[in-house]
Amino acid sequence: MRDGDQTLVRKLRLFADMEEENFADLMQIAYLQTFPRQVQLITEGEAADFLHIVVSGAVELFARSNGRETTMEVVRPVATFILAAVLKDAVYLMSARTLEKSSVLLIPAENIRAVMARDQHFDKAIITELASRYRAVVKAQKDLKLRTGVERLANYLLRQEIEQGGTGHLVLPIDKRTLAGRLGMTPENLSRAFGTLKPYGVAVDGAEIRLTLPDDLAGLAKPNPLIDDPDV
Amino acid sequence: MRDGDQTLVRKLRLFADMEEENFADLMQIAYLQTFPRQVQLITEGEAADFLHIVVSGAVELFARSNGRETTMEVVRPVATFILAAVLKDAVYLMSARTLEKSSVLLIPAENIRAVMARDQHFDKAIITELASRYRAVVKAQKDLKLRTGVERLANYLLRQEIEQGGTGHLVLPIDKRTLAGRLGMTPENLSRAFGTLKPYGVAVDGAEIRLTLPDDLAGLAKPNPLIDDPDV
DNA sequence: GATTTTATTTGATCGAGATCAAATCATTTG
DNA sequence: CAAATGATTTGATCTCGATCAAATAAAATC
Repeated sequence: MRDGDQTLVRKLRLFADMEEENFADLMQIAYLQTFPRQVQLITEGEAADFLHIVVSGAVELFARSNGRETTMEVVRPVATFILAAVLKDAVYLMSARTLEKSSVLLIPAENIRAVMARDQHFDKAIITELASRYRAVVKAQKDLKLRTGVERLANYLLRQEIEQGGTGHLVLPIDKRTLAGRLGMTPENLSRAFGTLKPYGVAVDGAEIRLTLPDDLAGLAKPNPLIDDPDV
Repeated sequence: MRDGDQTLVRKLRLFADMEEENFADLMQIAYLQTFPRQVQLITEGEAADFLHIVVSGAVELFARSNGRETTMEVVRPVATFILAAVLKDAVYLMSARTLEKSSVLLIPAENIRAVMARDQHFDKAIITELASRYRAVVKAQKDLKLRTGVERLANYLLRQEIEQGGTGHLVLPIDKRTLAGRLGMTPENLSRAFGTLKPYGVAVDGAEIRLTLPDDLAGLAKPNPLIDDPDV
């Protein structure tokens, strides 16, 4: 792994306060793998052997039941996923696949648990991380249960616009098929939802979106910090 | 608080391994309050001042946005709620109200955090608890996104039947209005969903349910341990 | 026990979103 | 560059679940 990547990983809340020696240990054991797009990394139901950290690219977490499949979350660098399964020594509840060429750092679950046993800073960091993740899922569930598809899309666009600098312009970071799954709708309906938002100043050109009437859009979306603010 | 209640609280995973002194400290400071039904205990958006523990009765966690409201979870004794908000010193993401006469143990957030700082066993217990809660929400989200309303009801009934002893008979632990919210549907549709399940051996008499064709019901429900098993 | 009040059920209708089918547009590959 | 593959959009239709309205049943209150 390049030093630059290691620095990025070290900056994660989860590792930032860890004792240097323990971090070095983990990095010693961990290995970085690069995968092409559309490679399935983990499968729900299997034992959680490794903590995964997306270092570059993007990973989709998804789940299946009956014949159906749904996107649960898209993880972008630098972030961990399936931490809870590793900590509980349980099976994965979600599968994961790369959305694009991605490099993923793999740390054996047993080593994570070993460091946990001796590094209190790590425990605190895990608590913070888990609490944040928990709240993120609760927000996602509120988004899903309290809003229509069009409203979810409108709020998603507003969040992205802020994240990308608040210039009234944004680029969709994932293809529309995946975005549809992420927003809990079909690609066809996502396409129609964009159509519905046109009168609210949403101009779509491929992955490029321009928000020309942000106030109108916000009037429809009614953003709520208890759902949309990632820092709350 | 009666000693019996204290023993029950002590048995919670969260407190079981805590050092005796720290537990005694918390119980010293904590106070038990009894509320009639339909009392709102906390409101989303307010600062998380207390960790709540349902000692008796039942508490509904719900959320609002726009004009809509949805049930997120029903908490039954003995269990904590809004742990993540307390740990992050953040605002509540959900509101809570009693569903029936309930007693709730309140522990000031600052004391929780103080014990955390000095009791490593508590840290471990918090990690386990948070990881479990996280996985519970993920399962709830899979339930919601991968199943129709009728399927969610069918699986709910099968889970309850097991929980209540596997005798082919169960009593709904909450009224149908709340159950509908819990299952992500309206009371009207819950009523119709029960009708749909009649041919699958679901006999309803008020809150009493008899499952006379469990295999048929399971055939429709297609239970999935990665959604329905609370221990996975 | 009669009267309210609240919960549940039933019927009719509406709307959001899914599905199926097909066209169009983009990207990749030979 | 042309063929082929995959993504996105559009149209038509269908299904699930929401909503509105009203009836019925059950509980709580006087």
